Amino acid sequence: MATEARRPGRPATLEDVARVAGVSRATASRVINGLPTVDAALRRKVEEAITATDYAPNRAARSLVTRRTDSVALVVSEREQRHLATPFIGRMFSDPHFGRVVSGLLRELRPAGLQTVLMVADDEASRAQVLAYLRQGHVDGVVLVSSHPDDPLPRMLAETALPTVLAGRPGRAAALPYVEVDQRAGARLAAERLVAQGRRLIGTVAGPQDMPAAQERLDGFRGALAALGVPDLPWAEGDFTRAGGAEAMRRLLAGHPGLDGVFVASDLMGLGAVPVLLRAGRRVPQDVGVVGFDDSEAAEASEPALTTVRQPVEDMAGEMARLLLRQIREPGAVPPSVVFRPSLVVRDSA
Amino acid sequence: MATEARRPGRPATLEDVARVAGVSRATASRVINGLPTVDAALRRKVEEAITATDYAPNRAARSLVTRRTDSVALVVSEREQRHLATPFIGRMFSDPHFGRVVSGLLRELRPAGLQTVLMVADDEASRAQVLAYLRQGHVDGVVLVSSHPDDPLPRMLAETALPTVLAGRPGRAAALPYVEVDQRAGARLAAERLVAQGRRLIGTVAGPQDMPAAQERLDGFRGALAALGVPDLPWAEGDFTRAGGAEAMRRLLAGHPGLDGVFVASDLMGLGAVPVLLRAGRRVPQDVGVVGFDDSEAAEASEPALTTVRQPVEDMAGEMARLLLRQIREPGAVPPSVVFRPSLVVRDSA
DNA sequence: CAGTCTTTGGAGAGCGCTCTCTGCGGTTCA
DNA sequence: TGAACCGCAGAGAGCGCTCTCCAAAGACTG
Repeated sequence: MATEARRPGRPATLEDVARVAGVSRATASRVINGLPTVDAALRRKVEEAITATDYAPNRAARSLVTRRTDSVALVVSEREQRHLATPFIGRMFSDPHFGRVVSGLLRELRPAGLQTVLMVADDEASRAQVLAYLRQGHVDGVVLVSSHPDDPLPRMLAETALPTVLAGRPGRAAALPYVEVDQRAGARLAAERLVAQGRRLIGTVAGPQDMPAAQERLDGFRGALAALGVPDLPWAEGDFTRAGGAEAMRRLLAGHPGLDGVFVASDLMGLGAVPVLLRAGRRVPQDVGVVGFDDSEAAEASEPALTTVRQPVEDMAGEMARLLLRQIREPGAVPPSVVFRPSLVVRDSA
Repeated sequence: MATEARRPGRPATLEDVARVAGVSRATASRVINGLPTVDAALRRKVEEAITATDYAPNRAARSLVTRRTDSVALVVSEREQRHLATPFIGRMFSDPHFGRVVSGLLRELRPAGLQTVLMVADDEASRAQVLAYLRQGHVDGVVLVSSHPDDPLPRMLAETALPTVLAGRPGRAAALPYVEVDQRAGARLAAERLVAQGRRLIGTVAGPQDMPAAQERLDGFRGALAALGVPDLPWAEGDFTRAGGAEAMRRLLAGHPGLDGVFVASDLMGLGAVPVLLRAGRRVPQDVGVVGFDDSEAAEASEPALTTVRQPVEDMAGEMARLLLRQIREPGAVPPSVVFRPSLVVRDSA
């Protein structure tokens, strides 16, 4: 009935909805926010008016009064990389692992009506900027993905009392919940596999030993071997890149030409390590068995395909989202961290 | 002098700044927004007050009156994937290419003070939801990354008149600027390389022929070969995945066992194609030369490493950001699309 | 039937900001 | 000397929403 529904060119406001429905703004607001104290007939009228006017709430206005924003920040924290020739944002973005995290997060956040804002902290200035933004209350919560163990952000975020969840245990302890996979258990799976195949001189291409996850993988692997009665484990450190894996494998092989098994602490490093073995005349898996970690694309891309320890990345990211939602809904509550159980994916390399 | 600076627990407001500086709210606002009509002395006072109170503008309040949001949406549009066992958000996120796009975008958007909101449209419902969100004016602009040629989103976005930039030419024409690489020129580089090496029976592992980019690569390659006097080009279609590349390579090789060169329309497919050749007893590059496309991680991961056509993904993403900024700053202006020139990266496979 | 309680709807303040309008003091020009 | 103008600062409206407070109307009790 064209009650002069709304001004031209602008989206409908709550005022418009109320006028069309013939109620007050307050009542329209109640309907929109699902408050129970509205008569059924009026509720229907308002709902029709909403459809008629194609109304959607203005988030800025709502946010101004509720101090909620219905959005969370996904903060990617990387070590400064000034020295690199390419001045682009660090390697995490080009890591498929990151994409899987995003995917798992969105899957939970989207149905909850939360938008995800992407932020990067890769030097002192950007860290300060990100922190200022977060402190100012522009988001309801933070998911922090940090790639370096000496990152000060976890502690700084803990001080802000903003709901926060970390991807992986932080390098320096912080009073924030995190989600990770049981690294030691994963390493144990790898050890058991290699030993069950009768291998006895087993090496490790470990990750950077300043990262907790890398430490635990190495430590867990050695512990498991010892428990299985296989002593004296040689290892070499890589940097979680393909090239680094190849380099570490070369060193390992040079020192222990007779090895018949290798645990590589990431599939990407495995992608570098396997060709080194092949070029040195070792057949995989006949002469040397290789077990990776992550179950990433790289594991399937490897030739032969890597037997590997799987971490359920998307599920873990989903859990992070749920932990964050809980903190947002129950302010003050700090849910416990969650540790996922890894599994072994058997392919061709061991 | 502790002028009762601000209420406890809440961030400082413009009011607080004005009070501390001893000016009106309007003047403080002028300083913050860089208007020139402020006396230097007052300006300094206000700036000191800003530092003293640790003030940062409330975006919601600002956005409410300016109708700007200082944020843009990065919309990822994927074909519905209900049939997949894993109910997770599609493959684009786990594609390193996507990460490089994000990296290039943020590099431009961050200094411009724009936040980036990540959104996914992967079925009818989410598409409607995303569109409603965008229409409601929650962002100042949109970067659309679409993976399927029959995507209706470009046209729908064009109708909203919201500043928009597309990653790659849309399947169905739309009046929106896009950024892409000159696919034909890239294919020509590949053709020239293979022919220069004396290869004469050259096949193509093409991409999905319903995608414009894939069509143009195939078309450009055949055209270039024809121009070089190398006729009769066999080709097989893959789906831009590693497995698809392997499968297409098998078919190609079965039909043309004597081929001595292959143009693979993406590095990822190359990663699948090369092992097929090797297992069939062909040496790469001695017996068969292989040229890929993209210069992605996969090219380096391949064994031997792929000679490939490089597209400057990060630079292209940066250009997208700049085109978007221009539209935001000059409403109504629709800048022309930008086509980048590819280059050839010579490695070991050809 | 008066008095009390419960449900429901409306009025209106106020979130923090921008921006137009107004006004003041000083300069320039006829 | 008066008018016109300019640079600069303040007053105040209003962006769209939520939410508290209050009033009206009905339901129930003594």
